[in-house]
Amino acid sequence: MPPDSRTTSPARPMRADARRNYDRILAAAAEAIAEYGAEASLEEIARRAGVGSATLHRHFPSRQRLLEAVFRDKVETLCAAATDLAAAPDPGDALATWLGAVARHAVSNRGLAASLMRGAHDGDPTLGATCHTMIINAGSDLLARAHRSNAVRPDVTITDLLKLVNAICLAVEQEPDSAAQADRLLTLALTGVHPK
Amino acid sequence: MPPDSRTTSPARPMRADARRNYDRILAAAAEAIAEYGAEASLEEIARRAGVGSATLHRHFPSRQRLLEAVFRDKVETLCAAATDLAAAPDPGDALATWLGAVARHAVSNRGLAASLMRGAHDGDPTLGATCHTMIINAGSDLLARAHRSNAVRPDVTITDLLKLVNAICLAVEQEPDSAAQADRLLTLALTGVHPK
DNA sequence: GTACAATATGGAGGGCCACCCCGTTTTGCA
DNA sequence: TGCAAAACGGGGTGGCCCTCCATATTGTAC
Repeated sequence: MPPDSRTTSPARPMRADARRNYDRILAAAAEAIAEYGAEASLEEIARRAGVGSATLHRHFPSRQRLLEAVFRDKVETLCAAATDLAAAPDPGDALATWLGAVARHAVSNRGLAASLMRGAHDGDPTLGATCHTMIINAGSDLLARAHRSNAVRPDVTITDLLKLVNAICLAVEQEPDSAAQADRLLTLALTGVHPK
Repeated sequence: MPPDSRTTSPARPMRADARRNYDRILAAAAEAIAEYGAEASLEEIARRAGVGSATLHRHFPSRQRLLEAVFRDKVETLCAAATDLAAAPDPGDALATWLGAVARHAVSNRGLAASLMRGAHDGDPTLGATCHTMIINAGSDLLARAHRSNAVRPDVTITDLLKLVNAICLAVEQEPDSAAQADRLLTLALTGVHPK
C-alpha cells in the first residue's frame, strides 16, 4: 500500500514517476534485505532500484520507514492470523501458536525482528501505524483471552511476550538452523525450565 | 591480561612501547564502549588512546577481538561467581542466580551481550579462550548440578540458557530501565508464563 | 497540442568510518 | 653504542549516509 491511494484524505496522489520509483525502491529493498538483513546498504538499494540515493531518502526519510514499508504486508498477515486465532477453543494454545507464527515470520524475514522491536521510542511518534503498534494491538486481544481463561499469569503483558519473541529471533538470526532454534527457545521460555 | 605474560610459550614478550599502547587502547576502548556501546568508532578509540588507527588495528585485528579484550575481566568475574555458586545448597536457585548475574553484567556493560553471543561461529576458531567459550564452560557445571537434582528439564542445555539471557539483554539494551526489564523477562522465561 | 508551474530527480559533495600501505621512529640486545 | 627487528602513524582508498540544487518530468489549463 504505497501512500498514494486516495483514501488518505488531504495528500495529493503521487505523480506517476514518483510512484514508479517508490515501487522500484521497495522491490529492491526487499531483495537486499533478504540478502543482507536489516543493515543492508541504502546506497546499494538505490543502485539496484536504478534511482539516485537522494530519491530513496526523499521517499523514505529513515531506514526504519523503509523497513516498515517493506514488512508492512507481512505484519498484516500476522495481524490477520491473530484475528483468526481469537476464535480458537483454547486461548492459551492460541496465544502460543500465534507467538510461534510471529517467530517464524521474524526468522524467515531477516530484519523483521529488529524492525518490530524499534519504533516504540525512537523518533516519529507522529507516524501512527508502525509495525510495532500494529503487532501489539493484534496480540493484545489474544493475551486478554488467555488472561481471562487463566492460561497466563496476570502480570504478563503483551509487550513482555513480544519482546521475548523478538529477542529470541534476533539472537538466533545468524545461526544455521535459526527456525528450529527459535522454536525451541520460545517453547522453553513459555513453559519454563522446570521439569514436567 | 595482555597477550604478553611469558606463560604463553612461543610468543616473544611484547616490546615496551607496544605494551604501553596496548594498554592505552584498552582503557580508551572501555571508556568509549561504556559511552557509545559496542558500535563505538574505532578511530575515536584510537584518537582517545593517542595512537594511530593503524596501531589499533595491528593490536586488535577485528572489533570482536577488541571487545573480548575489554570484557575479559568482567567475564572472569562471572566465571568466578559460577565457581562460588557451585557450592550453594540449592542447585536450581544457584543456576538462576548466576544467570541473573550474567544478565546484570550484560545490561550494565553495553555490548557485552552481543560480544558473548558471537565468537562461536564467525571466524577465528584458532583463538581458544573467547568470552563465549569461557562463559559456557563456567555455566556447564552449574547446569549439570541442576540437572542432577532434577531442578531443570534434562533437554535444556547451557547454550539454550545463555542464548536466552543474551537475547533478553540485547532486546532491552536501549530501554530506559533495562536492568529491571531484563530481570523481569529472565524470570518470566525461566518460570514460564503459566500461573503459579 | 502547447505552455508552464509544480513536482520529482540524481549527481556531486561533505562528513564519517574501517582498514591498509609504507616511510619513519623506537626498542632492546650484543 | 650500534643496528636489525619491531612497532608506529599519517595519509590514502573506498564505503557509507545524507543533503543541496541545477535539471528533467509531469499534469493541467487553455
